Amino acid sequence: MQVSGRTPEEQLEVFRKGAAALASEEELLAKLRRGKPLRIKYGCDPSRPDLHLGHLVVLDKLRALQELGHRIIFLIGDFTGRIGDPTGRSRTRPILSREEIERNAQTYRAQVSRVLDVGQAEIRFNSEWMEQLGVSEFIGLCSRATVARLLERDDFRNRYRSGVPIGLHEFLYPMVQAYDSIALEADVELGGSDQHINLLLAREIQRSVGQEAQVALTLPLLEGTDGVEKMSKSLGNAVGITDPPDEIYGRTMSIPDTILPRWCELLGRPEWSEVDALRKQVDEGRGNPRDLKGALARRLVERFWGSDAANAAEDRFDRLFRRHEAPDDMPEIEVALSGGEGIPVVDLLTRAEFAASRGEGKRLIAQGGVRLDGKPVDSAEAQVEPGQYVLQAGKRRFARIRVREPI
RNA sequence: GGAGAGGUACCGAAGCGGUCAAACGGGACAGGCUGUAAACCUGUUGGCGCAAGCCUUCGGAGGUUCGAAUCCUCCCCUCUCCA
Repeated sequence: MQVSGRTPEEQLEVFRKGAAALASEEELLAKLRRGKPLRIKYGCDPSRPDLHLGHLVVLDKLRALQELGHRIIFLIGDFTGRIGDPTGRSRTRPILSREEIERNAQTYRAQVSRVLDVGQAEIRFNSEWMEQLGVSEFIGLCSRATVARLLERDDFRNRYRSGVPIGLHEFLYPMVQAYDSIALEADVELGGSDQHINLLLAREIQRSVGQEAQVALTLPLLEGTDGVEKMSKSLGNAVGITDPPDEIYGRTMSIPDTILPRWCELLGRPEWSEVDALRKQVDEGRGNPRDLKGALARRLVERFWGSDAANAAEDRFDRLFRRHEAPDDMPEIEVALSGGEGIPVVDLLTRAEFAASRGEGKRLIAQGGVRLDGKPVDSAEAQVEPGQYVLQAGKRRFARIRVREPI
């Protein structure tokens, strides 16, 4: 396989564009000059197969590198996944069975294929070599790293300082990761900037066993919809690439204006000229950030669902949130009267799952957040007779309710 | 192994015998405003009940007391220092 006609220097530019760190350019250039496709490793966590926009930053880079003719290797950390990770931030990380990992890997593959050519990529599992590795050999490998070095990682350092427990196995994971690079003979490894230390550590370990060090390429971490924390499913600030169009559109619209430039920077694509134009206007203080946000949201939906879906998502959003009108499609719920002359509105709220308990439903009503056919419900004791109604809770939850006569 | 500090609601964190369904902050939800599900302001935030009230909750299990998140015993878990 031949690498595309680009010169090593031109290729370097592709690697470098938008990167948070690249260690080191000289080594990368040397590798590129050999003219052979590079083996580019990217590690994935099999316990979280749902990809979000934060992953997209890295995946887009992988795609660009793949288009240069390099070999992308997805490493699924099934071995690590089976050990589990009961401490620290990811305390809910489950211990996965073989079947679950296999299933997650499939999900993962399907999602990745929306961004790049999976057929051209290599998918590997680290149990392949980790299960062969003996304890003595692994401990020997560990002797090549130091605790101080591991503590350089932000996450560890902060937890150590603030007294949050760090499991010993968490210290071992970077070593496993390093060994993965050795086993795969990785030329380059990609990751988010939180992975920087790990990728550098792998370089040292590779060298210590006489292997050429991988180039460590990290990309900025995208902040989530809260505008502060990095995007992560467990923080609830993520926009998934398989989320429904309305979700992608709406969640994007909810990001604070302050990180809008950042999102444009990290998620934007050259062909999104109208986004660039609006961004320029906003930068100059002329445009309305709302419009820029809308344009970006539209493009993101379009990217994963096509332009029809993007139009529909935009329409729905404008209708619901700008003009405060009811959507034309809403869940339908049928309720049978159980006797008596009517059914309390509070019960409709719980039936529609707009309130988790009757108490919550009453609070909603008391706050003026409940409407029936557009008219505010003013009493917690309000009842409804058989018929059809549109029930609304808050600004955006709607349901069509059909109350039937008792049988 | 020794010494000390802790484990509280979705999260962080106060409370240290009754007035505690538990301050405060974040999150979430609702209302207002708006340029938007942004920002800002206001409110709500265990369950059942129209209500009075009842039930469940402060790491776990027992105990003391009219009464326990608060006191005692044992257990589990975490952190810090020393070895």
